[in-house]
Amino acid sequence: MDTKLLIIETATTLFQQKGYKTVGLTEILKACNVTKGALYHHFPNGKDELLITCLHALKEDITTDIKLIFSKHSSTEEAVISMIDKLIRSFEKDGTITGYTFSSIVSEMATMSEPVRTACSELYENIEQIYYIKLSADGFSDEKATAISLLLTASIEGAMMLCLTQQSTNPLIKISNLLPTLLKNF
Amino acid sequence: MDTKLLIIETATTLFQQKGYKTVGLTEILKACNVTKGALYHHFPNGKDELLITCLHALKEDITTDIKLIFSKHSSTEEAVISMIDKLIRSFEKDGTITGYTFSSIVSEMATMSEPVRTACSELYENIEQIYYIKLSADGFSDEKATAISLLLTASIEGAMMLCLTQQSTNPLIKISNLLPTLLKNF
DNA sequence: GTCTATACGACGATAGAC
DNA sequence: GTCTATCGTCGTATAGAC
Repeated sequence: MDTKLLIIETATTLFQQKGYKTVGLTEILKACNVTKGALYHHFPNGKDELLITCLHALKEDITTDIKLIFSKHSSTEEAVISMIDKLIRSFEKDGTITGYTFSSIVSEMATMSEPVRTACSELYENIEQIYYIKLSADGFSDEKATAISLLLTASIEGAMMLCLTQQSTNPLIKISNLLPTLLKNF
Repeated sequence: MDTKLLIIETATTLFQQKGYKTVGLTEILKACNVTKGALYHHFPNGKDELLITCLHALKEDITTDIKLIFSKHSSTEEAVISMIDKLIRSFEKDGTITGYTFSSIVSEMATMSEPVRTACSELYENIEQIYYIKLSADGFSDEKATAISLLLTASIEGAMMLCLTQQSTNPLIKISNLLPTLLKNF
């Protein structure tokens, strides 16, 4: 039962970094010292099933992680800044994205597999809702809170894409610096 | 010489929709009724070379297309709204993204191939600069124009990702509706 | 539950006729 | 410049011993 978790964690990271098709089963198994036999025992339906499992695990992890950050800060602004800061540090550490994103999987699989699309959609929804709740607590109207939480989700996701292409944390840093102006003038 | 262009156009669309690894050469060739022999005559280095060529062509196409839109509108706000509108209509038409994005390729290849990363980076840079110039013309300060153009690029790219997962044009529509507030209060 | 060996298909790429 | 036929490799998945 411990091997199953090991496989999931390793595969999740690799899928996030390189996408679904690019990462081979052999690559995953080599990375965590597990053999084919063990993998197909835990995931009888193979790679597809593994990806879905990874996405659901990722959803839980990210959601609880962001919730924790948001519970530690009094305002949305502080919470988001702290969240982006964590993304930046993670990016600086290993040069790739393993944080609160899964764009590689979305863009590659969203139009191909319905279960994958649904899992990704639920994850974004969770994140947006965490923003929304905090924004409401900050005193924003329903309409404004909805708008801002979408803008936050989209711009952070887009900024990570830009960081990836520029091989730099600059886009995320700039978005983070923009937050005060953005929230105050809305 | 006409076949070369046909291959590039077909491959570009497919790469945008499904990513690099997912799309096979056979799939591309079947889609435009060309054979392997012809392909390897025009692209001796195979799939890699084809992708790079596609990205450069895409860069030119997108840049000139956006420039045209921006030349037709007097303000950044109008131009961006018109641009997003085009994206929305394209998405509604065929359910996938073939517009001013290439996130599938970025997230899959940015960390794997340096030439691909560079090509994508240049494309984003072009787009951002078009925004910047128009914003400056609108009267925004250098600092503000830089900040807003990044925010626009990131949030539009992120919104397309959300459209893809939600199978809906809502995120792009909402971002578009937000623009007036966003630009006026900066 | 985990291992090795192997089947089978798809992919990118090449060769050589036309 | 375009075609068909074919090669080698690597992918996922399976079979069966332990």
